[in-house]
Amino acid sequence: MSETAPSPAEGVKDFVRDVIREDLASGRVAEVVTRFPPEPNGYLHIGHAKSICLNFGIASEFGGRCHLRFDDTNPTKEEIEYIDAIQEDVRWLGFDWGEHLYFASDNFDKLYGYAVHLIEQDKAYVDDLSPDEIREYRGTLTKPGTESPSRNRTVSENLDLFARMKAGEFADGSHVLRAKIDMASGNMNMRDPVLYRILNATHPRTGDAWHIYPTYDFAHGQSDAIEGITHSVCTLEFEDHRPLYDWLIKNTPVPSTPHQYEFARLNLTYSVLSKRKLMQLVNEGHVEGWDDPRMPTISGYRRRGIPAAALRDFAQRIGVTKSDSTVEVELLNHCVRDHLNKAAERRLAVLKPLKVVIENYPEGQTEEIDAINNPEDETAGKRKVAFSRELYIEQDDFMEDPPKKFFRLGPGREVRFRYAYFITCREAIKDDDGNIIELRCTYDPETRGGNAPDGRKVKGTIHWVSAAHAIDAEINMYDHLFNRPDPGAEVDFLNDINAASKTVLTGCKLEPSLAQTKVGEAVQFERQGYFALDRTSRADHLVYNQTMALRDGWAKIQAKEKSGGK
RNA sequence: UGGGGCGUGGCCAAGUGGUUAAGGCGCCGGUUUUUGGUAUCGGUAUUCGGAGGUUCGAAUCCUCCCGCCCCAGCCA
Repeated sequence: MSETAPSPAEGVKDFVRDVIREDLASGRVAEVVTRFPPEPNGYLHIGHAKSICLNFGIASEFGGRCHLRFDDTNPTKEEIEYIDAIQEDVRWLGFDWGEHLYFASDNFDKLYGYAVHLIEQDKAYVDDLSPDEIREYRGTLTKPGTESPSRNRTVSENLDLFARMKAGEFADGSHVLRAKIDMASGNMNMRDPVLYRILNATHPRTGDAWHIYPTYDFAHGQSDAIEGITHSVCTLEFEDHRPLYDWLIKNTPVPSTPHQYEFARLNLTYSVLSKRKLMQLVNEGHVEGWDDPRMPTISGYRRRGIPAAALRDFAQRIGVTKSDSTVEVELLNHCVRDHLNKAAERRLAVLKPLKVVIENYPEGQTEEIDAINNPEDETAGKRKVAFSRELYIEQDDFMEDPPKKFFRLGPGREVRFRYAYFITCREAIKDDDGNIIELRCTYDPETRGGNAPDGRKVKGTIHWVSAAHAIDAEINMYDHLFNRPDPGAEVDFLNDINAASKTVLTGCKLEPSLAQTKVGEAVQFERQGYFALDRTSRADHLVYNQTMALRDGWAKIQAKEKSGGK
């Protein structure tokens, strides 16, 4: 578990909180009770994080509580694995439901009782139409439906049939319990919606105790009422269900009167955020699991090294409204960098090594140089890094024929090796194919620490690592999982998968302290980005995941020159 | 005339009849800098989907129109 989310976020304002303030002020409610109601049929993603932050955030801001309730009404799709993963993710995000962990399945007896009550009031009936027939009878968007022949069964007949459904006398799909509302309603949800269906399946929690299971519409609102939820916040697609939600609350002897409010679900560029699609990515092996660092899942972000605080900050910045919106992933990236810049310790690491020999540096000599752990946080202190005659620098930090604005190393150029010395390149050594394989350089002993006593300046500072002291690692570099901001907009989303979303770098050279960082906790590799040790990493085979690259001004300059620029 | 929603800069999003139309992200430019990072300064909507109307005054009220999203699972 990570740290707990800090309570009252000041000045958070949106239409849901407006409603709550009014309800509190008018006395409609005495306390605020919300809930986060996942169905355990997949892993949580960042869209859920938005909802979690909203529901738990509201509870803490208004001194109320937020329940974690599993909407486990469909045993054919739900699994214990998901129940466990979801709890871990919510906790990691920094939220605590205390004693208030619930399952819709805990209410199965009560729900059955409510159903019987509806039948007794002649507000529900058992229908024996087949699924296909029910669809036909339902009509279309523009044509009213037709009443089922079963609609006028007597109460006692319905009671008997429903009891037998419960007893397991019938096959899946043979009967269904429906609310008796209005087959001509413009709202399809009111055309005698199904309340119970027969499912001869084993439920993760109730096992084989039941043969009938309540539908979402019947279980959700009634569970809200049973738990005393005051504000049931869900996404826009349930707006049409609100009349049914209210109808069921009104016609059922529930202990409280919750109200439903709807907000827009999150869409993120370069991502898919639907459980069905995420499930497909996992099942078809397009990614390496639900927690693949490229996945927009909570567990994926965690594995990538993204801090929970960044996700919470993101959720707050995007706001809560009723308008469909697609947030640019750059905002998420900004939140991640913003948090990591302040929190992550700095280290020196070379991703694509190029050997450097300091010709005038004594062979066999090593010195310990002070390096600052985090310039944004003095309490992080300093550490020693070893400097010696043979080093590695980044291949990208040398150019044989550098353009004007290139501030790094080139033949005859002098740069600063971070925290160490001014280094001048004397010669680039190539192999038979013309590839540069080594740089011969000299250092200025007077510049130890990185400053010249004569006041001479240098344009660039580059990172390095001592060859003899460096440890090897494999590093996973990540890019968008999809090639376009709106995957699936033109063809199936799988065709938009970015084949280069993952690049494995081997033989990376890290400063020795990087042998033992905490799994999932990002550190900054100076000038490169943030990286976190992967859970599969072992002492003899280190594996780091790129969490997020640093903003790269040089890359921008290059892109500009290449495109239209001069 | 099926029902339900939504339209404020490239992306989010405040705004609820009188403000120079907040803020963030992004982008552009400057400064600082031992991370081309960070920080910092400045620029980035004469205009709120469109057209009418009400009003001394409208993004905010009215009318009509246009566009987009959701609903015909015994999924949630």
